[in-house]
Amino acid sequence: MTDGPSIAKLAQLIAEPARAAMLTELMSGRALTATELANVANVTRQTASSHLAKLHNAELLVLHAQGRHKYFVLANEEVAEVLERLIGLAARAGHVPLVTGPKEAAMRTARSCYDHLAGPLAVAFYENAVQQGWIDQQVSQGCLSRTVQLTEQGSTQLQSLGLPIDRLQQSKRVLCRACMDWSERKNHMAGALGAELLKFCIVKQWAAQDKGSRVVSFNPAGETAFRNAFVKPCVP
Amino acid sequence: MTDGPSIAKLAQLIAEPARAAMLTELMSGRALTATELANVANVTRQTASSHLAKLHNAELLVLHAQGRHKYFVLANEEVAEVLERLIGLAARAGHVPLVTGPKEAAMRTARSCYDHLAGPLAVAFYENAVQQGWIDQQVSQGCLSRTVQLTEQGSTQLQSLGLPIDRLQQSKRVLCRACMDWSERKNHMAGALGAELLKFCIVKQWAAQDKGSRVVSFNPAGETAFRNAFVKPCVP
DNA sequence: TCGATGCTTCGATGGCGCTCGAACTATCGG
DNA sequence: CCGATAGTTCGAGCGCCATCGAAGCATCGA
Repeated sequence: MTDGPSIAKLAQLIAEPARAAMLTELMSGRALTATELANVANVTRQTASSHLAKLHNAELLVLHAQGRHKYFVLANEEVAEVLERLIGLAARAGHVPLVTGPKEAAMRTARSCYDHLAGPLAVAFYENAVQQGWIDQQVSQGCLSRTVQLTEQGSTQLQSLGLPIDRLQQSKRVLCRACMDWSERKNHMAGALGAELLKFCIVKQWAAQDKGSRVVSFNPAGETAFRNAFVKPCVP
Repeated sequence: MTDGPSIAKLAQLIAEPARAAMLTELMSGRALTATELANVANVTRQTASSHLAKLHNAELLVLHAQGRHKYFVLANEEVAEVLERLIGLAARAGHVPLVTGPKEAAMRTARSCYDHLAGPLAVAFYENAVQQGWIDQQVSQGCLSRTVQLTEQGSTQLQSLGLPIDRLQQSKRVLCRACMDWSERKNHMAGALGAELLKFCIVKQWAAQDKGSRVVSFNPAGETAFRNAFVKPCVP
């Protein structure tokens, strides 16, 4: 009698228009902040917060907590598949993919994030590190851990490229930390290593830090050098 | 702004517990009546009626209207797939497949339905007729038409088996009509042809009609003869 | 023609949950 | 340390919709 038809509860989570809009938007695979999702759904931040809590509770979303930001992503492929099917079945009605385009076009190329490097180059560095097996990401209870392990191989490689890994490991600061990139919506490298990477680029005169803003300007030669050193797969 | 996120409306239809129970039950592929579905969902008939109207309106269900009965079936594979995925995703919770087992075990084998034959044999006849291309079923706007076309081939075959098709075609009554079988939940043959088929079985002394009840008793030889004549695929 | 059965429509009731304002906490950046 | 920004919590308002009783319609079967 009082058996909970769980399918109903699940559908109920999707059924609410605001949540449906958020989920549909997240189908892009990008990580979006609570405020952005609030805009997508045309509700206030506090309403969105409640919706997101429910979706996260039901494990439909995974949360990247990051300082004062909270980035949300679809939890897994299964969730995406259900949404995919649902969208397909609803094809006859006018399904409008809401545009949440980033409004700020400046500062997009390269910048400092707190004390480390952010932007496409920084993301490329992080992705390459994952691909090369330099670092290990860890997941715990639906939340991606921000703390990341530097592997033996990664340590060796980066040391040989000129980064003082040994010294960094002696500091109290966490060595590697995944940081959600604002413009790319993917992780880049933070922590002691991330900070050192930025310093490294400045010292090598690959880039210069703009005073009074967070813009970091790479010169052409510097960008090439950075790619050659840390993002080899992107260069022929 | 006022763009209807159709995915939400669709999910909303599934989200209501009573409707979810009905849909889950219909995943079996069987056709169920409004009252049965009301029982499945533990709601009154009038509530179920409203739910079913919504599901049918949204084209999630197809309706076989049949006299005072209304049989509902899932509209198509897509709907079933969405439900399938949803059930899969909700796997962690206790999804209890409600039992709507037919409570009446008697009268199951063979009986008259109005003036024609019903039961497994009648269903087998109908299915064979479809398979052999004797009849054509038609669909119009989400509702399966009860009226069925007898093909040239079907006419010839049945005539050769001893049924007076020519004579039946002259009567005012619809020749072929699909009728939802109560126990099998599949179609059997009604209309002038269906009535003639029953008469035919009685005249041939394959079966006898019970006075005062709708039971039709086939004798062993009669059943074999019926199968040989009209359901060949079932006999080696 | 008449009762029984299956289903629908209508109207009133009630509750769940979405919504937002206001106040609060936490982090960032200077 | 201070202002700005991101997000949360709380409480009150309110609208939508599921629900059922009662009445009505259609069909069946005798």
